[in-house]
Amino acid sequence: MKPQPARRSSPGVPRCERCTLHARCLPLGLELDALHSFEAIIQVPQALKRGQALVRQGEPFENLYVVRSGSLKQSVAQPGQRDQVTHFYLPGEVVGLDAIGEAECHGSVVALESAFVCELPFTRLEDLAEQLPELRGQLYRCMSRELRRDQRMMCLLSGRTADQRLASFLLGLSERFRARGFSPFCFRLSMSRSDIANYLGLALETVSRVLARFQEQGTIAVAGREMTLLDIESLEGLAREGVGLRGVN
Amino acid sequence: MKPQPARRSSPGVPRCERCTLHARCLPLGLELDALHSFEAIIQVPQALKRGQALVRQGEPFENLYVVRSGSLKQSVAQPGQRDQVTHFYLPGEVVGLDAIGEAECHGSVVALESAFVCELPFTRLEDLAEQLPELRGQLYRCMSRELRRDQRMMCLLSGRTADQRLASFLLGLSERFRARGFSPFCFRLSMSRSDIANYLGLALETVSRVLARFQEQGTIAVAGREMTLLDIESLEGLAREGVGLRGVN
DNA sequence: TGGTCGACTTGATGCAGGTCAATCAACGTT
DNA sequence: AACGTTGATTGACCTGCATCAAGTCGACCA
Repeated sequence: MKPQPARRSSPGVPRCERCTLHARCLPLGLELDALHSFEAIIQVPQALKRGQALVRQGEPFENLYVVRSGSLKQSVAQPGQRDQVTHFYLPGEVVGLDAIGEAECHGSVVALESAFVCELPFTRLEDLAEQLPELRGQLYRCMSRELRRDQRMMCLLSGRTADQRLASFLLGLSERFRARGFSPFCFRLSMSRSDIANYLGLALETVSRVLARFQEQGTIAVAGREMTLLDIESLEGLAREGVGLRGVN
Repeated sequence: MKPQPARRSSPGVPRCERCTLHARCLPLGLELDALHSFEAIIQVPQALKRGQALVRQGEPFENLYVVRSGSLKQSVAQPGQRDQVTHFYLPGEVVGLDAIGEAECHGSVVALESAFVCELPFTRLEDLAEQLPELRGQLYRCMSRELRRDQRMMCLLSGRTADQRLASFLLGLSERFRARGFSPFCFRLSMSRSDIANYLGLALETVSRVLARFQEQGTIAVAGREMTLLDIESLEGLAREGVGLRGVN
């Protein structure tokens, strides 16, 4: 696996400037010197195999991670309940923001496929942020963006139909792929039906059925984990669809 | 800015040291000088009447607010959908974290009853945070706490029964009241059934029915908006209750 | 004193989607 | 080739809760 010699020597430590995610990653907007200081605190990237855990719930919180390639899921285990999948992380997204200021990681994060992540020791990041207002801003922005994402998710889970949830989910993925330069129409689902179901608060059979229905309506074409969005328009219609729970007050 | 001259006069500008929320508020852990600098950026507290809006969705984002007394709700309006209540804010909680880094406020916040809030212009807060690591830390911590809270909410909305949602909701409120020095057993719901229903992703009739059932089981006593938790144990049992959606994989 | 409004409760009904169960396809593994 | 395993699909059934609808209880006003 790679030539990867010493510890943090050259081949491993990434040059952010060259990274394809440059435009969507944490150090976005940093000056050149700042960028170099930033690069200096990045640990050698970790390679993860499918199913391998990046962080385990309850471990002491020490690092943030940025996904370079591949994808991961976060899930939290609650007392007597089944686990809940809370996030899927795609390249450029930051893992661990929800543990800042806590002693321990509050969810487990595992790779859904082979993945690389950049490791950022949080204390060093914090020190650096002390000197770099831009970096601070980026951190705030990331967290606040995640807050908004979670709220959108809450809206989704709160009284949307299975169709709406799936449609939104697919559109959301599509959008994220587009933003990263991949095709927004045709992609591979790295997560299982069961992960999707859990994430969306549905039974996995329902996910299967709804996808099948979408398919026979000609909205999507799905074969296993290969997904093609044929008719974005109508997907958006499905996602909106003002039925749901009774009106206002 | 010590003896506090002109600007917007004395009675308003709060002394954090004397504030009863001191121990749970943003400036927690600041040194005395730091605290004074912090106080200096607080605008004169706003008084809100029931139903009055503190921020409106889409307005330019400029301030964070800390609730001093009373309570508020945040709701976001989406395209063709009914509004979704995303938060209830109690004294000591910070309004607006989810808009940081955005141009506009992404939800409306209105008072559920007479309320006071401290206004913190965000740019000044940011400048101050540049010099006060403690304050920075507090900001991070607040945001990250909110992230965790949202995630807990997502878990709640994702495949918990109406009973579990209500039970968790009541316990959550109870906990927050306790933390603020109020009775955790007996409190007034400042929000309507419809707000609760919307927040929990239920129909308001369901809320009504479940509360009635809890009452006849002797778990709570509820009369209009006066709520008494009679049997916390059994509420916790209800909140846990491992039924829900099918198990793991 | 009655009228109207808003917040809440209660009853009856139907359906979306959860649950149980069987089957199948794609893999390794031996 | 036979086997187990894991993920996905599909069918049949049943229940929790949304929905529709009516009724109650104040509070406020004329």
